[in-house]
Amino acid sequence: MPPGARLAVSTVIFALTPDADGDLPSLRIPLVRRLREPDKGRWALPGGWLPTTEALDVAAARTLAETTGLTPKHLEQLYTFGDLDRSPGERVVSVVYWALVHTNEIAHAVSDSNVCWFDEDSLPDLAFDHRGILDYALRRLRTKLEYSGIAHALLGETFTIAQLRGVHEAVLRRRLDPANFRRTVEASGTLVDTGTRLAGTRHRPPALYRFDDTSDPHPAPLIRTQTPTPCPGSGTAHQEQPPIAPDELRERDFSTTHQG
Amino acid sequence: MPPGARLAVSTVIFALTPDADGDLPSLRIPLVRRLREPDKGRWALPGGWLPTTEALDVAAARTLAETTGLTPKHLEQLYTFGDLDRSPGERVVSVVYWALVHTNEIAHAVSDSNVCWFDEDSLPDLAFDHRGILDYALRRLRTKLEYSGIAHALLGETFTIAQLRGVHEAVLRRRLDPANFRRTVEASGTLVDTGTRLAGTRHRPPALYRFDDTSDPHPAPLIRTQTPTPCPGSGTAHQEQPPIAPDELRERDFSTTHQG
DNA sequence: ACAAAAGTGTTCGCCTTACACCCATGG
DNA sequence: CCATGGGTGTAAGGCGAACACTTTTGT
Repeated sequence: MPPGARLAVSTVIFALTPDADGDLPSLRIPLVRRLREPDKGRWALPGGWLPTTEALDVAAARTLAETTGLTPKHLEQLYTFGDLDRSPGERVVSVVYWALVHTNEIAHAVSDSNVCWFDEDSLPDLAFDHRGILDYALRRLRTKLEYSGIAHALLGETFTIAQLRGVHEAVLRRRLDPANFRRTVEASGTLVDTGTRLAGTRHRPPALYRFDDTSDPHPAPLIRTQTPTPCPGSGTAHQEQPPIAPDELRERDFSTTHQG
Repeated sequence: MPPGARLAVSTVIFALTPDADGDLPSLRIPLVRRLREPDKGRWALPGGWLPTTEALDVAAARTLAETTGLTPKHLEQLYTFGDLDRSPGERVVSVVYWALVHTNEIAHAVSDSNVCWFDEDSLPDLAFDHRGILDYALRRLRTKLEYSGIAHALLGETFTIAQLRGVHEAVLRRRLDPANFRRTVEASGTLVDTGTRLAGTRHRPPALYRFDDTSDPHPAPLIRTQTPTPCPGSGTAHQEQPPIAPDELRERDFSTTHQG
């Protein structure tokens, strides 16, 4: 029973451009430069090897904090990539997460010649298959934004509805009707009016809202255990049993691979 | 750099009850009995350790074929479970897939005292955290059925619209309007009329359809590579770089874990 | 007073849902 | 010719897109 492959954890991090005062924000992704072979010198997703005594999500949060200095507001498993030819010479399986960080968090981020923020549409050449992974994460972000209230995770604690709309417009890359957007998010019941208003605008001051996190519409699965049961109708045959491996759990996704 | 954890691959397999002639079919899941410690004697998801030279989905298909004798029509990554306390004594990370098999495939399945089919709502006690995983897979199956044409993967090559509706009704556990269901699936453009009809019914013979697999609405991500780029604006700091791991790709999902 | 964005009201059209009805075959 | 499910037609209701309109601030 060989270990099979080395296990790594990587994260695709999304943040917004520190808003250019009036202009629409855009998505930015921090990447780190590889200091070793293989693919030394190229840009890659932050990550690292999985320690024996660390949960997957914890490892993702730790490695991204170590490399970029960020603590994400939202962290979610993306997919596990395990093809044979991903890394030259060695078999590596990567459990990839994606994360959203607050705009004001970006200030605390590591600034370094080896850590760099790239705009969504001016990405450099990436190491390994990281470009495909990043594109996939972008698809997921866009898909999830349309049915889930995660946009707030890219803003600060409080925000205006217009700012929230700006996030949606930036991520979805299309204009949204202010009136309809307002009604939609108000109807979702996930926003709480703080009572305060944002001053300093050169027009009517907008209300500031806070996100209501007391209602997750996409709950994590629960674990439970019971007591053994016999096999109801059993035939007779021989069957060599490979070792069965245990599993864990987290949240919700979709992925497809056809196989005849 | 330790291996971190042992890597396993497991699969949640779904099939339909060989239809009870008129009655609504129901979901069945094959489980295997564990022949070793830990959790020896309990029922578990089919699976095995990941070999060094095998892709994840290939390993999933192989292990489920070896244990159950089945070749799934649909195979898709579910989630990767990697908590610390999943398996007593050893750290195991499991990449879990879920699969759909044709009704007629079930006949070829292994019949054994150690391989047993369980109805969706009469499941036994499961080993490790497999019960939570199974419930999660069920949630995903139900969610995906509503926006994706995967129901046919539980039937044979050809099927009537009523049979297809039966699958939806069984999985979603609610009645569907025959007229509206017909129009919906016909409008989706994924069905091809075979010209033949199903005989032997005690009423009007229904048309037999085939699934049109030439249009996947949920494409797999693509990989591409380019050429290096410099870091636009770079500050100055020191940064210890953990090894960055490469990643792979497949299809689409959603999962959530919050982290302050 | 004017500009500009916040916020409200209302209409239009589509799409889903519900259900009435005809069609074709076995008994 | 009747029962049964296959298959078609159609009207009602809900919901989102589009857009006119009012409100509130800064300059």
